[in-house]
Amino acid sequence: MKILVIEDDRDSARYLEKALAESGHSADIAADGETGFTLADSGTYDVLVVDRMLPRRDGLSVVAGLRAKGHRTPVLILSALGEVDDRVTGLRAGGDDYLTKPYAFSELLARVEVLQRRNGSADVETIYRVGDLELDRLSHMAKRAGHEIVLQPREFRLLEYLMRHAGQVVTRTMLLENVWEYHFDPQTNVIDVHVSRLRSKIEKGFGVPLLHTVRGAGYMLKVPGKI
Amino acid sequence: MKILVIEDDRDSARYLEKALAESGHSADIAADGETGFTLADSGTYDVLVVDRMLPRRDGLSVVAGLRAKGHRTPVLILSALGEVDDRVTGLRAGGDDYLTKPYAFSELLARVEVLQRRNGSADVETIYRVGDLELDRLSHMAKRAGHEIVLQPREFRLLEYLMRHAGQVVTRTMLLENVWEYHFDPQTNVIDVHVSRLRSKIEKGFGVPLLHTVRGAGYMLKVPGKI
DNA sequence: CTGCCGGAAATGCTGCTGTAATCCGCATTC
DNA sequence: GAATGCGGATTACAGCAGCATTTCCGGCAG
Repeated sequence: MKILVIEDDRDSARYLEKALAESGHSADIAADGETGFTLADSGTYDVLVVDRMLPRRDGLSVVAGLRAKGHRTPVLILSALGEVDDRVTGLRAGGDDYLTKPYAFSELLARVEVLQRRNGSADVETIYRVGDLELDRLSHMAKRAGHEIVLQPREFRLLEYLMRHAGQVVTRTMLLENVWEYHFDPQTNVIDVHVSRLRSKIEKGFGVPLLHTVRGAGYMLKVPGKI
Repeated sequence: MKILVIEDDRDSARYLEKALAESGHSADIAADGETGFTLADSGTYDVLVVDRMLPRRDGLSVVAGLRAKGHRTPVLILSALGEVDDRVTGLRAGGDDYLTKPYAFSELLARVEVLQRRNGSADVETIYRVGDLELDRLSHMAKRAGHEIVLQPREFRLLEYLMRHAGQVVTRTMLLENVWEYHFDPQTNVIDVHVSRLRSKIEKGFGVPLLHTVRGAGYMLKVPGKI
């Protein structure tokens, strides 16, 4: 699930980002209300987590602004204030749920997942499958034909990305941006190296290849025959 | 005390929320079984108050599901049905107490407070086992291959948490929240230190390792080969 | 005062990750 | 068909991130 966290406190933001990643979600951070609004406006997020007190633009104003523009993305509002009135104004502004600081991460996670489910979006898939290959996003373990495969962190991210985009061509640029978070060309062959390593783990000795090279374009993960 | 009320009738829910707040407790409301289950699963509540008849997921199913996942949070079941048989099935499902509607709020409050006081003393598993390692939750003693091991309080909580989640990856965030009750990143290596201490007690000299490091993800307690 | 537990910091070490060098194979050209 | 060039695959290696271990010290109980 893709989550936008609008929170100005650097430590809390990082903590949330890390914890959400550990739970199998991907989070983006916005450090002020204006930035958050712009990002949220792109409409690519499943859930927003919004702090009330923000620099440049108040959290409630961000939410109200989004609602006014017709956005329906569920919003969880974070606040240091615990009074009933605040809860009410938060929900009035268009928030879907409300959580007061300090909170336990597990509770935030639960609420975020409830919001997402209520929104009708697809379930949070923790296991990806392509052919006889599967990937458990929590344990970071892969399986091919029932055989357990241990992946290194970067290999895991690479495979995760490929599986999420199974059946479509994944370009080198996409990989650099999303797996390495490089926003430039490193001028090296990092990708080739890791694809090679990944192949030797998930393909060697398992008959049919799943990870195909598309010359001049990138890579594609798919079971042969199926689209 | 933190209480989760799973109740679909809006008026009753609001009434309970308000009344509990007046008695010095903080209550969260879930309007359907599914939402309630997810929230309760976060493990942040001291007591659950669960209506039997719920949309989307029956109250008893919620309780049974939680127990199956190892949750020990005390549950007070609410029901319009007063027959003895219902009482029995409610308690069988994992409820700790049973209250039939209509009820007096003072009675509900009393029962909730009793439950919280005797929290955990119910028919909870007192000994955890993983491979040849066992942990007695009453004496706080561990045993490996019949050998007694003395644990420090923090080590005990760490091992208890790991054993309760045996076979699944336990992230650093989970440990910080549930063993240390830190809701932020302490920026130190407390976890590493305690894992190291624990390892030297429960692994040193006992052949097969049970506590595994999952690079980039966390730790996992399991006997090799199984799942 | 004394002992002991728990957390912080210093230190050690393993093996993951990126770079670069080299090799391979396909396609295009003559 | 041979030559050439280009994109990709493989391999070796060194630096360093991330985890493990050790040491030290403050705080608290007895």
